[in-house]
Formats: sequence, C-alpha cells, structure tokens
Amino acid sequence: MVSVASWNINSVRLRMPSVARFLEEQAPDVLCLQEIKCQEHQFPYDAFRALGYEHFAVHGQKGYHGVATVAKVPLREFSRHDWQANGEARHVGVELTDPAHQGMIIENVYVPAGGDEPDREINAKFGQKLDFLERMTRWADAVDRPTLILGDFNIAPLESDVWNHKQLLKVVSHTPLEVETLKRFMDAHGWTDLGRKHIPDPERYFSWWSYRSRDWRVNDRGRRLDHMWASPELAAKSIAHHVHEDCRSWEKPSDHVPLVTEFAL
Amino acid sequence: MVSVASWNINSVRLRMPSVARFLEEQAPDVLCLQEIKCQEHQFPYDAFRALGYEHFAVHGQKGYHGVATVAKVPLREFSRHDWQANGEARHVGVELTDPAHQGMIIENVYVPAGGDEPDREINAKFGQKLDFLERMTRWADAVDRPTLILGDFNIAPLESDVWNHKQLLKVVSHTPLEVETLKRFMDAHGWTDLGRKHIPDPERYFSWWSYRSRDWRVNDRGRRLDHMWASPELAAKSIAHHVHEDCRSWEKPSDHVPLVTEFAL
DNA sequence: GCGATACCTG
DNA sequence: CAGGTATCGC
Repeated sequence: MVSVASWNINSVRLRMPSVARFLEEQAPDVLCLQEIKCQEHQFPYDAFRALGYEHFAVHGQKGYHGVATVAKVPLREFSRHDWQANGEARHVGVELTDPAHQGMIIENVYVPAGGDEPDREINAKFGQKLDFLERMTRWADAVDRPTLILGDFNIAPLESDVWNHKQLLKVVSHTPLEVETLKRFMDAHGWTDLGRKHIPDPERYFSWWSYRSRDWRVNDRGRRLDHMWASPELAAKSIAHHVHEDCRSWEKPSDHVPLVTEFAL
Repeated sequence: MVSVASWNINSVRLRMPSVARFLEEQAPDVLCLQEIKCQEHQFPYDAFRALGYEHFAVHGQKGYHGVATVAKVPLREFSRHDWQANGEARHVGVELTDPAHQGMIIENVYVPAGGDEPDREINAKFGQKLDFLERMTRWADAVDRPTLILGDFNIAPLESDVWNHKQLLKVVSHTPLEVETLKRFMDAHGWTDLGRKHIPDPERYFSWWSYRSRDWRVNDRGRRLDHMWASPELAAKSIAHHVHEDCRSWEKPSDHVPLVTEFAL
C-alpha cells in the first residue's frame, strides 16, 4: 500500500501550517507540491521532518513556480527536467526505493498557466503552455517504468471538469486546443486519468476555485486543473482517490485543494 | 480627571488588535495616534466605536504619516495644521468640549524623522525636520489656551533619553542641533516636559526601540522619541505618567510604546 | 526589521 | 484576491 498526494500550495512557506494539518490528518506516504515559490535553501525541511517526512526532492526557484516531493518512505531523485530549457522549475521526478514500492516513479509537474488570451499568435504564454505539453508528450513516449505523473496541469479537459463548459470554451484552461494537446499527451503513453477512474465523468469534480470570488462555495465556480495519471500497469492498482475540498475553507487557503490516490502494491 | 495617551502605532489598520487590547487594559479617555498610515476613509472607526471610543479627529494620508485622536469623551477638531504646506498629515488639534475638561486643547503631532545624515546641506529631510520645528515654534508663540502637545517628536533631547549618549551624538534624533531646535520650541511657550516631570532625568526613559535589533530587551538600545508637553497652567495638574513598555513585546508590535498622562481637572 | 507602495503572475 | 518581487521610508 502506498498513498500519494498532490497539492498546488501557492507558497509552501506561507502555507506550512496548512500543510502540517493536512499531513497530520491524512498522512499520505508521499506529498507532491507545486508552486512552492521558494528556492531550495528556503524550503522548510525541518518542519517536514518534524512531521515524519524525511525524504525530499526539491526543485525550487526564486519567487515563481517550484515543485517538491516529500515522503515518509525512501525515495531518490530520478529526474529533473527543464523541458523548455528556460530555467523554470516545473518538474521533479522521484523513484520510491523501498522494494515494497516496486520501483514506482512519481513525476511531479507544474504546467504553465498560459496567460489570459487563448491565442498563440498574440499571447506568448499560451504558446509556451502548448509547447510545454508537446515536449512532455515526446518525453512520455519513452516512459518505460511504472509511473504516476501528477500535478497542476492547468487544464480542465472534460465538460464536467468546469462549472460551466460553454462559458469557459474561450477561457484558458478549457479551450479545445488545450484539451486536444493534453489528449495527445495522454495517448503518447496510454495514461489513465485516475481522478476520472474513481469519480467518473460527468460527476462534478473540481480541484481549484479562484481567489477572486468572494465566497468560493456560493456559486461553486471551480475547475479540475490538478490531475494524477498512471501508466497502465499502475492504474490497475489504484484503489481509492480523494479530493480534499475542505482545505479550500481553511485559514489562508491555497486556491487549489489536495488530491490523494491509494495504490495496492 | 482625564487621561490622555500617545502612541506612534505604525499602521493603525495592521495594529488594531493591539490598540484594542491597550484600550481595554488602560482605558485612557483620549488616545492620540501617529503614523496611522491610512487615509481617513480607511480609518477603523467601527472598531473604535465598539470599544467605546466614539469621538474622532483624523488627519490621514495615503501610505505615510497621518495622525488621529480618538476619545471616549466629547471633542471637536480644533485645528489641522500643515505647517510646511507640503500636504503631509502630521498634525491634528482637538478641544475637549465637556465642561469638566475646561476647554483643554490636545495637539497631536508627528515630527518628520529627518533621514540618515544629520546635515541640512546634504540631506533635505534633515532640513525639513528642523524647518518643521521652527514653524511649530513660531506657532507655539501664540498658543493662549491650556494645551497639551504630544506625539512622536523624533528627538531624544537628554543624555538619559538614549541608551548611549556619546554614540548617538551624530545620529539623527539626538544631535545637538536638533536638541537646541527642540529647546527653542519648548521656550517659545514655556512647555513642561511631563515625561521628565514624572520620571526625572537621569532616570532611564525610552519610548522607542528599533525593529532592527533581534531582541529589543537584550541590549535595550532605546530612545525617548515620544513626548507629552503641557502649557504651564495644565502641567501643574498632571498627576501621573506611565510608559507602557510591555506593548513592545506584544505580537506584531509597533516600534514605539504608548505613554499615558493623567490630569486632575 | 517592518510598514507602505507599485508591478507581475496566477 | 493573493502570492511573489522591488524600492522607499522610518
């Protein structure tokens, strides 16, 4: 058995009290964080150690982005891609080294948000997002180990992944072009979308609610931007999946909530 | 009986919990704040009303400076000087209107800090500070009502007003030029320094400790920058004076602590 | 060190 | 709306 969590934390230093509460309450074996917004030397290692999480792979950066994978179980850093070679810290991969975990690979990814305008020509950030996915797709083609890829993909692919499909068709994160690009990434390896394996379409499933609405619960204008995808041999072993929506109501919340998947290894 | 407090609060909005605690514990009739760092429409009137302080004279400004006088007892705004006509909100005067208070005037002042270099020629801010005091001196010459002038004067005039006299002789706030200029202001009206009436020189008396020292208590590098001065007829009626040093140890403290004087009217 | 501001990003 | 950055002022 191994449980893996993913959470876009929007500053790990500011949010460490929430992270501690989550780890105390849910105790996943592995926690993958995105948008840690700090450099490696600023990462709160000691706070994690005090909670029993003593294994780390941190890919940090000053001010923006940054990902980290922390665990109660042994791991080794397996890869650290900079697919666009632009110095942005958007990926870290680990291998769980305990034999019980059968060499499971966990790829922690933070896909670029893509700016406001869904047009490659007039918005370079949108182009960067698509390019990032394309480079990840070429990489995924060669994945040959039991792999879980997860993180903030910044795309809500299904109609049921957003609070209003029609209204969001021209909003970055839900445009047909992004959805198709993400689909090609999925097909490149035959990933299984674990979220939708366990909470099937068209059931409501969101992982992010904007800070800009006064009360996120009132109109429930959420999107499913965070994902956990498994390679075929691993997908069959996922036995449970949880979306911790309550975290969105905690003090000083992240705009994302954590996802957790359990595997029977 | 009337008790009057003065406190450089360094952002009244951020510090409102401390202000509330102070008012609950000490309950002065009048509280004069400096460095409120907000505009009038941003002032937390309701929080004060909830504490029983329903009378206000607020002279605010965006981002910097700003003074406010709040009271449990009736007052009217008496004056609002901009002595240097530069738009900086550094003064508000009130008259206590209850007959029991005998028309007492309270002039709430925030003197410019004066920058780093104690030289009019190379540091305009130092010149501005001296000029401010000179203009206040000309004004004080004509004061003809029982007046309490108080606030952050940004000068520690006596040797015992600083943690190390010799070391601070060339540090803005304790230079001979500032001390002489402040002395001329004192003589222009014959003000009584109530702080030193009640806690006589050379007794230790500080009201400010820099944020920059790790633990303000360890080396106790304080200065007496805040003052309460009374015109002759009023000075005779001051019966007690307190420096609330403990506030410097509260959560998220101001770098100044409040002073309180009680008058037998 | 710790307020404020403005700007950038999500 | 809420993070980060930077600079300014005390």
